Amino acid sequence: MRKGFLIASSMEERLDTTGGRKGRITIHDVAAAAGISISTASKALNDTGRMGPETRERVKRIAAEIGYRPNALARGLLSKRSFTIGLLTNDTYGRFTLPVMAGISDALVDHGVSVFLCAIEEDPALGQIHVEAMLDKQVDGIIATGKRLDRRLPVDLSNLNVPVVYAFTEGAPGTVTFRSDDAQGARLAIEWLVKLGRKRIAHVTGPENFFSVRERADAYRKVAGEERPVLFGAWSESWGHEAVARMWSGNGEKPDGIFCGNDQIARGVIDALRERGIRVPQDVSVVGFDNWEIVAAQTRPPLTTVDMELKELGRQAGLTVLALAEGRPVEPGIRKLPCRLVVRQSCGGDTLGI
Amino acid sequence: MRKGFLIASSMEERLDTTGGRKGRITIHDVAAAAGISISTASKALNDTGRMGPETRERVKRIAAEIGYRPNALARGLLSKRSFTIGLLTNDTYGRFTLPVMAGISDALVDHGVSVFLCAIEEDPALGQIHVEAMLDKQVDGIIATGKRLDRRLPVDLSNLNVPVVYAFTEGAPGTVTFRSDDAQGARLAIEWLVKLGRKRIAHVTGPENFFSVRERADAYRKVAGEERPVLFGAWSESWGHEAVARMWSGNGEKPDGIFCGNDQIARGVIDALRERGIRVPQDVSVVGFDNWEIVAAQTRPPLTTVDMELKELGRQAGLTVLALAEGRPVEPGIRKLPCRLVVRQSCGGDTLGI
DNA sequence: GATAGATGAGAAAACCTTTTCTCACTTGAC
DNA sequence: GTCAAGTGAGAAAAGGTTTTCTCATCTATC
Repeated sequence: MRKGFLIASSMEERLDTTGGRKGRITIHDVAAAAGISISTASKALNDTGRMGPETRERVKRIAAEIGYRPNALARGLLSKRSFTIGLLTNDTYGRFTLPVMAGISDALVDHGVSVFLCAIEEDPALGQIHVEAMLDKQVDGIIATGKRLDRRLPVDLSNLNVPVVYAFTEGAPGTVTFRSDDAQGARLAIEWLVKLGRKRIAHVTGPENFFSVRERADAYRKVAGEERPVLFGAWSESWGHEAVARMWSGNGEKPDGIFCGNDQIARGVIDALRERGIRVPQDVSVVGFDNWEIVAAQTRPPLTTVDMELKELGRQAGLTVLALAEGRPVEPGIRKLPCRLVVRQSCGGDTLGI
Repeated sequence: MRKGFLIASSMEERLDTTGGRKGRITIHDVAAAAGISISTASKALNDTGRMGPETRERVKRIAAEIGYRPNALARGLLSKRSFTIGLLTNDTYGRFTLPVMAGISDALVDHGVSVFLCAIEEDPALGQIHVEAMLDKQVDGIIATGKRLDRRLPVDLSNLNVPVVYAFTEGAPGTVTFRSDDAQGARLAIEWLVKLGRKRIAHVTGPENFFSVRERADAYRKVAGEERPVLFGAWSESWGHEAVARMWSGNGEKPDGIFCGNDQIARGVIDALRERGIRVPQDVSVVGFDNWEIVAAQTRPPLTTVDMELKELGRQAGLTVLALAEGRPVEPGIRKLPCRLVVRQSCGGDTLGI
């Protein structure tokens, strides 16, 4: 190998980039440059202790000039706070985790807190490794998140001596859990269909063993009528196709509004309706669930759907774990966050002036 | 607020969970329990220094018994290694970042390295904040990743005095950059179509100002013939529809094989063909690009497509940044990783015994 | 002009590890 | 019986920061 073409991040190499300095700039350098002791420098920079205002300003100015940044490791060692939290997830596809993550990061970046992302799949051993690595690194707290409200992560987070907050996954009793209000979200969808004048509303949704499926179905029956049909199936487009085939094959009444359990099913339903020459939204209105942009926006017509506000959920989870880390009291329990209806064109109504 | 229902992670509260201990278990506790000095304890646990093998074993056993885990902050302060790296991305949707992330984490978790995920959108100020936060936390290295090969992240990573590796985004000269070999991927697709006996192959792809679009188009022309048509457009399903409409509207020859620039376009193309009564794969074979499971697998028929092996790309990027962090020499330059053809049913061939 | 109080700033300990240096003791050889 | 070499283990420093405690100086009061 030609030596000239190698990168090495050895100390000799770094000398060039840092202008001859040996390592990082420490508070010792600040103190030396200002001609004071390190304790005074520290107090000046942290706005603590007693000292003349002109000294304080001068130290701050010098610190800024030479580009001093405190070493978070040293600080954390003393303060027992690392300004770091861990995000544990089993949602490898990221459809639910990413918005949650974005919200957490968004809420915490101003507080100087960084986030470790740990994807643990369904592997308890991997989960254990990640949890231990995080604890070794003295995380101030952990947020556990998943892809399903009624499942736990395959890892034990009790007795951890750092605070744990659950987001979009089932939490342990006595802890804080954030989840979407699926019943309210379902009502939002149904009431929208009703408001648009739809009378024969059907519900095509996912597997009945999902908690959120049952909760949405219950809310649907309460608003649309207990006798209305609910079709349970898979979370897939092809189930949407099949459900339409089933509803339109018999002699029974044909729905004029369909509330779907997620956007993929809705997409399948809409495609199937079009293939049968049924117009959406003129003949039938369709509502989805999830507001998964990539599906909802590319559907023809674009999908009116329920957004679970996962980013907001992440934001609140982040602020809560921060509060716990700082010792502020937090009431345990399940917090249901309201969903929001995103109106596009699959129901009509956007052009009806409603 | 009812006091009994509050969570507080105060010290008093923690006492219960940790069995009366004041804080974390430190090496002092190990030394005390073993009746030795902390230096001996340290040397025993790290397999360094001189001591009797029975002492070493005894210390290890006691440490395990009382659940000692070394404080990574203290260790990092001394060793100047935090066993932490930062992942910077502007791909908020996560389609490209998540597989890369999974690969990085996968490669590094065995080495005890954790990953900070920093989503910076296109905001330079946010990027700067995240970079500074990471540097304060003494990350051993940074991996920059994006959603486009020919764009840089909106943040300056030169002169950082920690190693930087680029993955799926344009890197600075003199650094290591990992990217997919799009030309090879395109050849894989075209050659597969040719092998299946397709003679009139078209290429429907994304915007021409994307580097990877041009690279794939060039490779396509080299294999399929310089005169073959290339249709540039958007990265969307609707462009797939439109492209089919355009090709089938005129009197010109109709393709019997279509190589699409991504899976969404392919999905649009297939849907459009079906709407025209053209059978896939019997009449026309379609290949996609990206192997985006959620699209590729739900397409009817399921999509044969090119996988960029982003997880492997992430793995290599992770190992490389680790090597640099440890001072091992690494040759700079662009590393193109080969793509892989994933055969499903949209081309035929899987049932032709090829 | 002496003393109490206020004010500015530094010394040192603490956080938890790792590493180097030193010391005491044992063993073998002469 | 002395000396060299080898062996086991502890003391202390280092890493960068914050915090508490102490000290010295200055101002105001009687």
